[in-house]
This record gives sequence, C-alpha cells and structure tokens, in this order.
Amino acid sequence: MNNTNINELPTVYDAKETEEEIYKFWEDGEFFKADAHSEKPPYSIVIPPPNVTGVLHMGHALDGTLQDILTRYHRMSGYEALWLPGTDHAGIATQAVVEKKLRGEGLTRHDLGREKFLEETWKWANEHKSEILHQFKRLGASFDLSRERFTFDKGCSDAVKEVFVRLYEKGLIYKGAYIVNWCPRCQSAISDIETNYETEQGHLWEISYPLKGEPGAIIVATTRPETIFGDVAIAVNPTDHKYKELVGKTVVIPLSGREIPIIEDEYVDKNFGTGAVKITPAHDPNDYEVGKRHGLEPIWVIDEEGKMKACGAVPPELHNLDRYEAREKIIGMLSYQNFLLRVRDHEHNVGKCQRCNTTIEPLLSEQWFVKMEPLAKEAIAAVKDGRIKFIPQRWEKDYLGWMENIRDWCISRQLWWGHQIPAYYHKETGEMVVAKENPDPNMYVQDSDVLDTWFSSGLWPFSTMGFPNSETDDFKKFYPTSVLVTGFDIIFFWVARMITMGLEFTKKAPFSTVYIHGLIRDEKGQKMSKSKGNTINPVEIIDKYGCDALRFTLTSLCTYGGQDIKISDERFEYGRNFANKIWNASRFVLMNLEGVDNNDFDRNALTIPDKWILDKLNKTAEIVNDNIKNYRIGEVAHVLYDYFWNDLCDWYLETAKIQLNDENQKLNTQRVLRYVLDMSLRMLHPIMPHLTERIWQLIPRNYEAKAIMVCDYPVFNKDLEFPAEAEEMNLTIETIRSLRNVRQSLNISTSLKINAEIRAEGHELDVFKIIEPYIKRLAKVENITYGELNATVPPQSASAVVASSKIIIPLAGLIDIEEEIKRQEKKLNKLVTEKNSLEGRMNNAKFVENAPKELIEQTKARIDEINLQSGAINELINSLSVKA
RNA sequence: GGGCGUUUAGCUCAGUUGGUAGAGCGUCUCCCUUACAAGGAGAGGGUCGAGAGUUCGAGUCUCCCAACGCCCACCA
Repeated sequence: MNNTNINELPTVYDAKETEEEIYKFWEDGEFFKADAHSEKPPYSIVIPPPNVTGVLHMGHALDGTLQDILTRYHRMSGYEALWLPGTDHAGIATQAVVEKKLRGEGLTRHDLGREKFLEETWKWANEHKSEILHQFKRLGASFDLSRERFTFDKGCSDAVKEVFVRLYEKGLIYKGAYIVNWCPRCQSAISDIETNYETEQGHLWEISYPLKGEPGAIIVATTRPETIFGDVAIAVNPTDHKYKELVGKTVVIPLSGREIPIIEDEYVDKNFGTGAVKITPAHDPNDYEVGKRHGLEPIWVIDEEGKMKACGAVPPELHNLDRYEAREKIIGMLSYQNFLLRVRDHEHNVGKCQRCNTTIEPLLSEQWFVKMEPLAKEAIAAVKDGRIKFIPQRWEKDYLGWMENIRDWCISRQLWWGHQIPAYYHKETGEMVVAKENPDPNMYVQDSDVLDTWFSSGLWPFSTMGFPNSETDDFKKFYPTSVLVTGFDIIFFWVARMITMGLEFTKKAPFSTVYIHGLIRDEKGQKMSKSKGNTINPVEIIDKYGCDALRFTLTSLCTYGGQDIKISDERFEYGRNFANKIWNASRFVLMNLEGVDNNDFDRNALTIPDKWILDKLNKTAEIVNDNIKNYRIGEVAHVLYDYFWNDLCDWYLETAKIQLNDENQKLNTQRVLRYVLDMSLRMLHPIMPHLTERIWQLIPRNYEAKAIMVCDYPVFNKDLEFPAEAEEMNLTIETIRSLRNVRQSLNISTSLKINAEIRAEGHELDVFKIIEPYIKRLAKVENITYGELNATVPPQSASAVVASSKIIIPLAGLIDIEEEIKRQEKKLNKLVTEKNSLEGRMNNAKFVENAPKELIEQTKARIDEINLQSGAINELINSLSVKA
C-alpha cells in the first residue's frame, strides 16, 4: 500500500478495489477485535440478528451502517468498542422457507421426519448465516467476528432453558387451554402481534334458530355460518326487552338438530345485527369468555388444518371440507331449508398470519404462555424513570401504551425448528417436569412444541455475553450494552421483550438508549418487498456505486425524527460523487506533499486562509462530535459534506495552490494541508471507512499509527480558534464572489483580464493588501490599485460594494451601462427591502422593549451596514446614469 | 374508535430552546482554469397544506380543519 505512486492514482475513485483491499487489511490486523480486559471504558452494541431466511436488504444496510458509525466513532474516541455480530434462527420463517423448498421436491417435513428435517434446516441456516455475514463485510462492518453468535447455538439455547425454567418456577410461565391465533397453513399457534388485521368485504348472514317444542324462532346474525355446529348457546343482552320472553328457552341448531339454551350476557351489543349472538367457545375469543362464564363446554368443529372436523357435531357430508367450501355449502343448505333469512354485505376485519397471510383461525388450544403483567412493571418503570431512553422520544409512548395493556404471550409453536420446550412428561403417569435436562430419557418424553423465536432473541443482549454465567469477561466488561439500533417495526416484538427479560434476569436494563431509525421504502414510498419486486439489493448498489457511497447516502437521509427513507438507485450518486470529490481533493493534497518535513505547522507562519480552514475544521469537529453524541447522524453527514466540499475544496485548496507557488509559504502550507486532510479524513472515517483509510495510508505522516480507524477522533481545540482571520477570509471570499458576479453578469469572458481598484480604509485596507494575490488569481484580476473611498466613480466602470469598501472595475468599451445599472438596482432593491423591514422593527417600541439586547444591536449594525452599502450603490448608479 | 407521523423551491427532503427559509437533484448562462466534467463559476426559483390564536415577532408554540401514510384496539 505504501509503495503507491501518488501521481499514478486514477482520477476516478475505484471503490471496488479499495474496499476489498482495505477490509482485508483491517481483518488481518484484527482491528475489530474487542478486548474484555482493556482499561478503556466499554462501548458495546449487539447487532439485531438478521433472520437466516434470506439475504441482506436495504434495511439491514441502514441499520448496520448506523451501528458501524457509532462503533467506529467510539473506538476512535477512546472506548473499548465491541460490535457483536450474529443471526437469528427465525423459527417459523425459516421453517416456512425450508418447507417451501421441500415442496418443490414434492416432499413435506413429515416425509423427512423431525430429525432429518432439522438437519436440512441447519444446512440452510448455516449457508445463509455465512452469506449474511459476508454481505455485512461488504458493508464495511467493523464487528468482532470472533464473538459471532446465533440464537440457536449452544450458549443461546442454554440461556433459553435457564430462563424458561426460572420463569416457570416463579409461576410466570404456565400451560393452559385458551383461544389462540391458529395459522392453518403454518399448523401452529402464533402470538397476537404476529397477527395482522385486514379489512375484508364479507357478509352478515341472518339465520333462524327455531324454538324447541313451540312455534317461533330467534334470529342470529353471523359472519361465520360454518361454526354453527360448535354453538353452545344463543346469547342476548339482559336489558334487551325484545328477547325477554325467550331467555331460558331452548332452540334447535339448524342442519344439526342439537339443542342449546338462550342465555343472557352483557357482552352482547343490542344494536348490532339482530341483537342475538351464537356462542361458539371453541372458535371465538369472546365466545370463549361467555362460555366460561356460563359453564358451557366448548365443541370443536374446525380442525388444525382449517377443515370441518370429522366428528359427531358436524353432519357427515361436511366432514373434512375446507372451512370456506363448508361455508358455501352450509349457506346453500340453510337457504334450501329456509333457515337463512337475510344476507347483508358486511365489512369486517380478518386476522391474517403475518408470515404467510393465511386467514387466522381462532382456536381453543393448549399452549404455553408467559404471564407478562408482573414482568411489565419493571419494564415500564425503566423507561419512565429514564434508565432507558428512546430516540426519538415519541416511541416511548407507543412502548408504554403496549406495556401497560400487555397481554399474556403465547410462546409455544407447533413447529420443529426452534428451542424445544424444556418440559418432560412421564410416559406412564403423564406427570410433567420442567427442567433444563430430561430427568430420565427412558421414562420421560419432551414436549414436542418449540418456543416462539422472539423468546430467544429477547435474551440476545445477555445470552451473547455469557448468561447464565454473569462472571464471564464479556459479561462483566460489555453488559449492559450501550445502545440498541433498530427500526420501529420491531419495538413490540423484540425491544420490549429484551427489556423485560433483561431486567428480570440481569436486574439491569440491557441498553440505556434505543435508537430508532426510519424504514427504507422505494421511491414511491411503498414498503420494499420481494413480492412487489421493488427491492433494491444493497450489494448491487455497492457494486455500482461503492460501499462508502452507499453508507454516506443512507446516513445523509437519516433525520432526527426518524422519518422513513425513500430511495431509488440514482440517489446513491450523491454519495458516489462525494466519495469521488474526497478522492480527488486528497489526490491533489498528496501530490503536493512532496518534500514536506516531519514538523507540525508553524503557528506564526499561518496565513489568513490557513487560519480560516483550521478554524472551520475545528468548528466542524465540535459540531460533529455533538451531533453524533445526540444521535443526529444524518446531520453529521451534512455538516461534513458542507465542510469538505464548500470550505476545504472550493476555497482552501484553491488558495493553497497560490501559497504552494510561493517558496516562502510552501512548506508551511504543506504542513497545514497534511494536517487538515488527516483530520478531515478522521472525521469522515466512521461514515466512509474504506476511502478514508486508503487515503490516510498514503499520507506522509509525522507520527506513528497503524490505521486511521484507531486514530483519535478530532475534537474541538481551543488553540485552533481564529475568529479574526475567519472574518478576514470572509472578506476575501465576498470580494472574489463580487468580482466573479460582475464578470458573469456583464458577460465578460474569462479569458479577458480585468483590473480592479479597491477603495478601502483602515483595517479593511490592510487586509486587502494581504489578500491581493488570492483575489488576483481566483477572480482573474490582472492589476489591483487602491484609491480614496470617496473619490468619484470613473466612467465606463462596474463596481461592487463589499463590507465597507468599494471595488471599481474599469471596463471602458466592454460595459453595457444599462445592464450595469440594472444589476446595481437589483442589489439596491434587495437592500432596501431588508432595511425597511429592519427599520419597521426598530420603530416598534415593543420590539425594542422585548427583544434580546444582542438582537437589537445586531439589527442596528445591519441597518448601518445597509445604509453604507446602499449609499455607495446609489452613488455608483448616479455616476453611471450621468455618463449614460 | 384511540394514537402517531407527514404536508416547506419543479422533484426528494433538511430546518433542537420562536428572530422574515436551506441542501441535493433538476432548470438557465459561462467554462475541459495542470485534484476532480461524478467537475468549476454565476443565476433563477418558496405568501413554509387551510384557518384562527398567543407574541414586538410564528415554518417553529396553542386550537381547529383538510389530505395522505402508519400503529393499536375491535364489532358476533
């Protein structure tokens, strides 16, 4: 790397080559490895483990970039930084994709059997695990692969067993029959938050249930006529006089003949439907509660596959019929026998499986649950008392709202891929033992269900650090972690569970900050998904634009409010162009560092532009540190972009060219350039690691260091403040801009040399004399002369007013007087408008009375300045008009 | 039904203690000036969704309305 010939560096930054080479350099040097025995204060982040179902998407790229920026920044800022990588076994999701693959081969998991199926799934998981980690490397991730973890590895599995047993012993895990969300396709229970509701256009059927042994009937409205065979009662509201006389009577279920009572229950809404509800406790959560209150035994009529159960309660011709086919058929039968009185269109919400979008079947079923309320107490307190802070803070409200209305968590899944529940049943007595190990494999069989995948991810911050052993080096050094970085979509699924579990089992909040960023969407604002075909693969973007370009662009799009981020391919040109700008600016500096010595710059030999850029750099460092600490990471990107491009490239490098040509200034300018480039690269490094490392390696350094990634991050330095020179440079810039403006607006060719007469007094005059060379070169001025401030304006000349001085540009034969007058009038108008507004304020007694002193003084000063400048412009216009 | 977010230049979006608006892209003009045409220089472009209020002063605070988006709850 160090043998590179600077003059042969390509003019276009080659991201691909650089990234590969640099990442390898970091890996070989073991720069990402965290030391648990370090004296430095710890900074740790555990990655939200990506599912092993697939590959990296843009959301991971954003999430990973932000974590890497925080990790790299803190590593450079004196912390022992650990970013712990890993993946999630993603129980239901992974099983689904593997089953899908098997289906392609004409197989089901049952054909393979549990053991063989798990083998297949492990294979799949391992392949994707390495693919995902490889992609994270392409992203420049500075994570410590020696600590890589998997939610289903030995350590995490031990943690799961430990937690399960302890919660069970504490009475916080129980097993029981409740209505759960059952996915007939996944063949498993799923939790409430894995169920999404969709509005569907359905029907409300009114069915007549005849009274037993007497004429008359009660009419019931239902959206699910196929469940009538599971009815155990008809319920009406106790205050509903319409049905007063029917309560206590018996009706006969149509098509079935079974007899059920008419009961009263508060749950019934008099105004909905007919005011009479069929009660089906086995297939509806509300009905289940009603049934329980009235001591009614549930009757199952739909099975786990969503088919009509082949049982006595269901007429034989419907046995094993799909629930929707059965519905059609039942409607026909009811209609034929005149039990169906009315059909109405009815919009209602239907639960869908988040994973496969199959309509959920509420099913009474025996499952395992975590009693959440006792655990939620501390999780609520931790956020309320500030032990855990959400950024942006508004998410705390969502979190607390959910926690405060927490419902028990159904944790058992009827799957194979996952942590098998550590409950064992005696083969003969059926006695159940909950323990980490099977008490006697000959006599006990393990519960066949596995745990919800989020159960293990909920332990992630501490299961990865050695838990249940809290004496490991990593646990002691790196737990609790510093911050959790994730999207808002998994606050309930994951963040909430980590907080409850962390507090319960480690007595500490697993992280003190939850940094929530927006979600990545396509250019139309739609969520990216494979089925929509609107996904953008981050690796393709990296191939096309470069990793640092991707990282910079994504970072720049992060707002403090955590808005969703719309991206399209072309947006990454922003980052690519910036990377190229950095590359070329650096190339320029490096090409001009030949012959530089090993000394730091000489403070006494600094020029105005030198001091100005040092001042800018210093201020930028201050702002950048402040912004990173406050998680305003998008702002960091903007500030650095503005500093690097607009200050460093557009102005300082241009002035440096002049100084480099001056033998007296050359050496010190080189030293300043070296320092400024070095510090600028360091500031950029956390966002754009490869490019900055690559260039830094080429700087002829006067200190020892192995890599930029372990250099100190620049901080504000009181000794590098140069306010006076900063002001003087502003005068320089303004003067040059005015001259350029004159040239352009009067259509004076750049090849044409012009002269300028500067009319200034006092300090401004002194400054002009110093900055003359810069003005000459950057504004392409041939000669500069000096004159009296109040002398008359020569004919045929353009002019500009800068600060308190005037610049006169004689343009005999070149100038269109009318144009110049117009130009000046435009400027004057602007000033006059501003002045009117300011004077309006100053004439307002209340403003003068109430506004802060500094603002009033500022306003006065500005009015003075405007008066001066507009006076000068008036004078110019007058002299031009006379001559015209 | 409850809650949250968004509405600012043609487009995409910034704008943290209230002090008369910024960026990138796009547009117009000029320029291959020995770091960079993925570039340089100059310019144009906004009554900050509507309305009301507080204030000397509101894109920024309060209220109300509208449109779009999201979350939670849930109606047999």
